[in-house]
Amino acid sequence: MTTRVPPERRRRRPTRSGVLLSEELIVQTALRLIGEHGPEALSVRRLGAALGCDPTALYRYFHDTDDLVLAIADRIIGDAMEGFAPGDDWVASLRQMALRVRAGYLAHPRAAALAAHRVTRRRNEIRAVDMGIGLLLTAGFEPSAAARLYLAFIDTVLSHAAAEAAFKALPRPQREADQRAWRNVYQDLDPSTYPALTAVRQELPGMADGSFEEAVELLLEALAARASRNGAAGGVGAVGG
Amino acid sequence: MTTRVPPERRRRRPTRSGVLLSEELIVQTALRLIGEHGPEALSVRRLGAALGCDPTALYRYFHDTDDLVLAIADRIIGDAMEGFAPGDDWVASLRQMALRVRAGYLAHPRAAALAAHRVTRRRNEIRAVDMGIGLLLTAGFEPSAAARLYLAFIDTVLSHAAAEAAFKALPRPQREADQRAWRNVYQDLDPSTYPALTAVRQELPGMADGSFEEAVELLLEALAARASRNGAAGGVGAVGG
DNA sequence: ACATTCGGTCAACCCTGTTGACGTAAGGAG
DNA sequence: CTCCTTACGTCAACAGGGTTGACCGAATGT
Repeated sequence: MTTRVPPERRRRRPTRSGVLLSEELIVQTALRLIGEHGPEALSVRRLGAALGCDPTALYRYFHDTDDLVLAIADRIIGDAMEGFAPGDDWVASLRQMALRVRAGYLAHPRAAALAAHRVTRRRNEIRAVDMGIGLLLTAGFEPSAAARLYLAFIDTVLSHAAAEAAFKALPRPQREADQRAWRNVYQDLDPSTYPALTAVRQELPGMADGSFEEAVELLLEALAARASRNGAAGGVGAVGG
Repeated sequence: MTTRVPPERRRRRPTRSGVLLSEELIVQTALRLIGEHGPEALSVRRLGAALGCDPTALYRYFHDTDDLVLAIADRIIGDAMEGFAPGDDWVASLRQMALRVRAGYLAHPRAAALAAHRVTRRRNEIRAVDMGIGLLLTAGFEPSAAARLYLAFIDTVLSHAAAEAAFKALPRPQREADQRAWRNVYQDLDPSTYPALTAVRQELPGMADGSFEEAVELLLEALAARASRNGAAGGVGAVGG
C-alpha cells in the first residue's frame, strides 16, 4: 500500500461491483454494519464485503483499523452534543447533559468503548465543560467547588457511559452470559454463607439493566443538597426516589 | 478437548518443560504477562509459551479465553478485598470497599482495562456483592432499594476505577500529553465565549488528578440522606465537604 | 497390578489485520 | 487527442489469533 491517505480525494474509480468508494461511505457502512449485525461484525474483510470491494481497498482511505475507528468516533462526538442548550433549572440541565452523553455513546457502543477514555480536547468538549461548570456556578457554588464537583459529575457520567458501551460492545455470547449470571448463578446460593444476597434474591435479575439513571440521580441529589446548604439559589429539579 | 474443567484438580502431570500447571499459576502468569507487555499480549499461544506448555493445555483449566479473563478479574477482586471485614459504620465500610476496589484495579491497570466491566460470577465477586448489599440492608433500606442502590454504588466505583486504570495503562507519551493539554488548551480560551471556564481558570490544572474520592463522597452523602429520610438506623460516617 | 481417565501434546481449521506487487483506468499536460 | 503519471482496486501471501479432535502416556482409585 505505502500511499498515505490524501487530505482530499481527487480521483474516483469504481470498484469491481460498481461502487464508488469514499471515506464518508466507508464510515457510514461501518456504522450500519455494527448496527445491524453487532459490534463483532466490524472487520476489514466483512466491511470490504459489505462495500462490494476488496478488503484491502480500505487501506487507501485509512492507514489502519484504528484510524477507521477514530474516524467513526470523531463523528459520534459531533452528533452527541449537537443542538443542546441548558435551561433555567441547573439540576435538570445537568441531567440532560448526562443523558445525551450516554445516548451518544450507546448509539455506537464499540467505537465509544474504544474512544471513551481518550479525552479529545476539542471544541465540542470544551463547550460542554464550560456549560457544565457554568451551571454549577449559577447554582451558587464557589469557582473551586464548581470545578471540582463538575469533574466528579462528568467523570461519573463518562465512565458509566463507557462501561455501558463496553458491555454492549461485548461479543453476544459473553454479553448474554453476563446477563444470565444474575438470574442463574446468583439464584442458587447457600443462604447461610450469603444472607444478604438471599434476602434480595428477587431483585437480582434487574441488576443486569445497569444503574446509570440511579447513579446520576444520587449525584444530583447530593449536589442539590450541598447547594441549598450553602444557601444558594436552588434549581429544585425533581430529585428523589 | 471436550472435558470440562473440574471443580477441584486431582492429578498433576508435569509439562514437557517440567512445570506443574494449575489454575492459580495460569492466572498469575497471565497477570504478569499483561502487566509487562500490555493487554494485547494475552493470547493462548503466548501464555502457553510463557508457561512452558502447549497452548492448548490451558483448555484443560479454562474452557474459553473469556473464562480465563473472568478468572483474572475475580482474582483482582479477591486480592483487593482480602482481609476486609465491614465495621459498624455502614457508610465508612462502603467507603473502604470503594477504596479497596480502586486500589486493586490500579495495581493491575492493564488487566483492569480488560476485565473491569465483566460479571465474573465467581466466589470473590459474589462475596463482595453480598457484603455490600448487606451493608445497605443494615442501613435500613428495603431489599429492592438495597439491591438497586448497591448496583448504582458499585457500578460507579467500578467504572471510575476502570477509567483511572485505563488512563494509567496509556503509553506514557499519550498520558503526559493528555495531562499537559489541561494546562495548555484550557488556559488560553476566549473569556467571552467560555465565561465559566475563565472564572474557574485557576482550578483547572488540578482537574488532572481525577475525581474518585469526590464522586464516592457525593454518592455516600446521597445514600446517607436517603437512609435517614427513611428514618433508618444511621451509620453517620463523616460525610460532607 | 489393573483399568480408568486426566491432561499435555500435536496437527489442523478458519478467522484476523496487514503488506507488497501488479495492473488498470483516470486525469492533467502538451 | 495522445501520452504519462499516479491513484487505487485487486490479488496473493504472511503472521498471528482462538478453538477442536485425536492421540496416548502417565497418574490415580480400586
